[in-house]
Amino acid sequence: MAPPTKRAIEPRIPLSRERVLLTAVAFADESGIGPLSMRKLGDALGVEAMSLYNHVANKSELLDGMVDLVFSEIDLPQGGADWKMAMRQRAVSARRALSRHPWAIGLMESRTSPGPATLRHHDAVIRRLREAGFSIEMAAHAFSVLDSYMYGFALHEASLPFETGQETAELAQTIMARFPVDAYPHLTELTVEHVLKPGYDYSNEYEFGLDLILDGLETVRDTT
Amino acid sequence: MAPPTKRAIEPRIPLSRERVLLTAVAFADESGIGPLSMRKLGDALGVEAMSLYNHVANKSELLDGMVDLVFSEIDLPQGGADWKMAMRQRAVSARRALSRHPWAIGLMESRTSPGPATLRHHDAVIRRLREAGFSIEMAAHAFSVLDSYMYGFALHEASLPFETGQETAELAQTIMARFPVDAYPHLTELTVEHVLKPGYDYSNEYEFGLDLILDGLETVRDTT
DNA sequence: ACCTGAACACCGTTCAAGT
DNA sequence: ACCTGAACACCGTTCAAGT
Repeated sequence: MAPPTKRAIEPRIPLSRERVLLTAVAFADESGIGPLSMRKLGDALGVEAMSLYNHVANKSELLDGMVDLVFSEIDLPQGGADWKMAMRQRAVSARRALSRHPWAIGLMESRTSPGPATLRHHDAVIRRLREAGFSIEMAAHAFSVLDSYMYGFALHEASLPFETGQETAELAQTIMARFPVDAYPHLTELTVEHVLKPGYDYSNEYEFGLDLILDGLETVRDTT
Repeated sequence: MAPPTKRAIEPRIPLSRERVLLTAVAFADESGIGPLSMRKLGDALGVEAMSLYNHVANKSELLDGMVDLVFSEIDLPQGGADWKMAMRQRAVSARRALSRHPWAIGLMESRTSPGPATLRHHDAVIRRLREAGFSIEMAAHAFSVLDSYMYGFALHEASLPFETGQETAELAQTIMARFPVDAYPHLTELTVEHVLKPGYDYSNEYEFGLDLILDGLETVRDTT
């Protein structure tokens, strides 16, 4: 029953590595990384799964490319006077990119082959720190603590996916309901007295920690 | 050719949820989380894959149980005078547990159903912070920044798996060889002048960031 | 109560064959 | 040069059948 002239009617855009990667990222954003298979990605591109192997070596290289695409969305630190502001902006941009593509965080653990966008980003961060007067050693420290915090927060955020206060309350209920009341009194207190209060927004935690680290780096910058 | 009396000779230990989880963790430590399948886990236990479903509901619940087992290996913060020391010790213990079981980090992103060991650990951390004079709000801040840093560092460490200086050098060579010389001058400088120097140990970065955050928390503890 | 065999609807990847 | 069909060795999970 399928129209045999489909191909002629709908002249297909030729496949390319870029189109494969962009479609894979869109698929993972929509459905998660688990359901992403070579066959379904082929479907999404109107092609058989096997055709993909003309543009990526295998699934592992596909995942590497997807992660690098996410990195390319993160703003590079700006040049200019205030290094803390520059670091702050790229950290905020990184968090935004990682919450648009939460599957990328879990992938980073197993990826050991950074792409060009990833390396360019790292290079720009180190450059900006050196310009701001950090020694090589201190730049390495600063880079490590900032990146660990950024990724760790994104990881945390992805695993506690409450978009709204309503969802937060429901999730907390579901988790707590599986255990005796007051089995975890301090966790319960913090949840009830703080997290579930109307004004609470988990995003604010990000800024708190970020500023704490940046202030700490400033005071420690000239000690080595 | 298989001896038909095998079963009689080797009386099998009965399966249990605990034995399933412990074997799954050992398997993932050895071979990674990717190769862990219900069939291979069955093999490792001398049982058909389908028998596992009598002890865990499905693979997702198996993974939840594995993550909770890793949490149970992390030391709870000690009571007593020095809250910074208590937080420091549990952070060091957490990093050790996560580097024994690097697959656990990537798993946390997708797990939204914390187990009893996870909740007990979180409860103990919040309790210790409250005892040290942190307000509920400040305890939430402190918890967030410390945990983000810990997980983020572990994530970083898992994705840059250099056990020895030799391996570090080789990995750096391999990565850099794929790109033009001096495409990333500042990254290259930091790598050559610092990371590849004999005395370098990435572990030291952990302590630097940890102490920076703990000192920051101390100065900020009484502001709210 | 627990374990199994067969079956179903999936995977990643290869390879020879098509255009 | 790029795409495909068939095949191989895998997956998670169900279900009726065994003990």
